[in-house]
Amino acid sequence: MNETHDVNTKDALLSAAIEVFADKGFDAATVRDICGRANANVAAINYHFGSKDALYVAVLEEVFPKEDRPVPVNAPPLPPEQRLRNYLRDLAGEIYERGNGMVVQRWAIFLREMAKPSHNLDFIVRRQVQPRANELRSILADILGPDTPDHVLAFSSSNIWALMLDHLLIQPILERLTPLRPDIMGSIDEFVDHVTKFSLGGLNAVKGNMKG
Amino acid sequence: MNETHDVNTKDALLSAAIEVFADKGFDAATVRDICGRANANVAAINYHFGSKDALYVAVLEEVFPKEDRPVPVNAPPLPPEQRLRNYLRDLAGEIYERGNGMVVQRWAIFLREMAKPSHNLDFIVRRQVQPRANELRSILADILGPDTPDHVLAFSSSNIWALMLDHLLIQPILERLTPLRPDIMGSIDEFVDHVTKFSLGGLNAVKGNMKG
DNA sequence: TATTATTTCAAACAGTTGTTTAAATAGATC
DNA sequence: GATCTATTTAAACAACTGTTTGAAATAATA
Repeated sequence: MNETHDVNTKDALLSAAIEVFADKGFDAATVRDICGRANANVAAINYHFGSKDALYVAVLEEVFPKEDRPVPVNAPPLPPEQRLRNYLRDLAGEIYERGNGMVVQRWAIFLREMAKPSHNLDFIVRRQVQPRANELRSILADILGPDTPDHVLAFSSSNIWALMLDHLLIQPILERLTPLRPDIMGSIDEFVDHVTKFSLGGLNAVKGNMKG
Repeated sequence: MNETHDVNTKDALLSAAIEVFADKGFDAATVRDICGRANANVAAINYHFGSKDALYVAVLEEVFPKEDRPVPVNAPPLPPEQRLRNYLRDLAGEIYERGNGMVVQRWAIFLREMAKPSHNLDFIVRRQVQPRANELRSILADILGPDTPDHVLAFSSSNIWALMLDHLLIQPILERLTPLRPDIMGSIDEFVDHVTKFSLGGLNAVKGNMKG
């Protein structure tokens, strides 16, 4: 079976910690659970990382890597509507697509930090949200025009983010509202298509409002 | 000073519990903290409620009362666009308006349960979300027309909910993105106006898509 | 007032938490 | 093989958790 070719204990701890933190949240996660899954001693975390908090920081560093955004092929030569569609397609794929490495855990941790912000949320925002938010803002600025009031831009920007995070957040509720609802994951394209249309329609309505 | 005119210990515990549960979440809240704020003994919770879990249930019962929705004055004689605006105005007022009793704590608890669902989320959904979701769904059905595919209706419905819950969820992130952002609470009308326009525009775009 | 029932209280309980300790083991270097 | 460093281990630690206990204090009833 070639089981666990005597892998580094530190790495095993990190992997286990990612799982447990994403699954239970920081507070509910116990060092004994993590060490158990890593086949390590209870003292292993404090030896290799110093503390549970430091381990969490290491997990965040791993889950939200530094240079995440690739080269910007989605650049201004393209029409802004097309760029918005690409942007949403990328984001949706990352959030909802299966088999994306530790992406599922990434967004689980992200959601937890949003609901109960700790001082670590600063780090996550800087690593994960900031660059994406800037890109979206520039796209929206192109769509809405140069003389768009700042608060309209801000509202619209977070509106579209909300549309994307929608299912991530509302899923447990939808399950309880209409239990037999079809799974979004099976039709991400349909979801992206819907959100893109909805967003462009909304943006145009807001744009028209400004002129009037 | 006429301090705490010897109020019922049970009531004091309930009030304190609402605060603490909303502030810290169920797990992080401690019975000693709650009893301390209520000027009661540590054993008071177990005497008056039976357990910490039972106290939490009592809190939910208090925070999400049974007959919350008033008489439906927002009925079909009105044009659906107007009904949508009224609906959003009501919802926004309840979520974001200050001085609304324990509404702030209500949504804090709601948010926590969404991020980390417990078996109590069923109760909250039944009490708080279900009737509102039904009302929105009927409004959207009128706007989008009778031959709207079910999944489009479902998507749109949760889209609009996402737009409303937006600031509730994203607030800690926005604070870290652009720290000097003006507070939404000061201009709820503006926010509602924006969301209404954005929603109607989005709905029309989705509607147009169906025909094409 | 005497006798109940209800409520409060300090103390202790058993369990879990993250962390520390000191000894045992393994690996490397000479 | 001996010496030194790095790692692992079982056990214990102190602090905290929700809960229980049994005796006081209070209120209600007769």
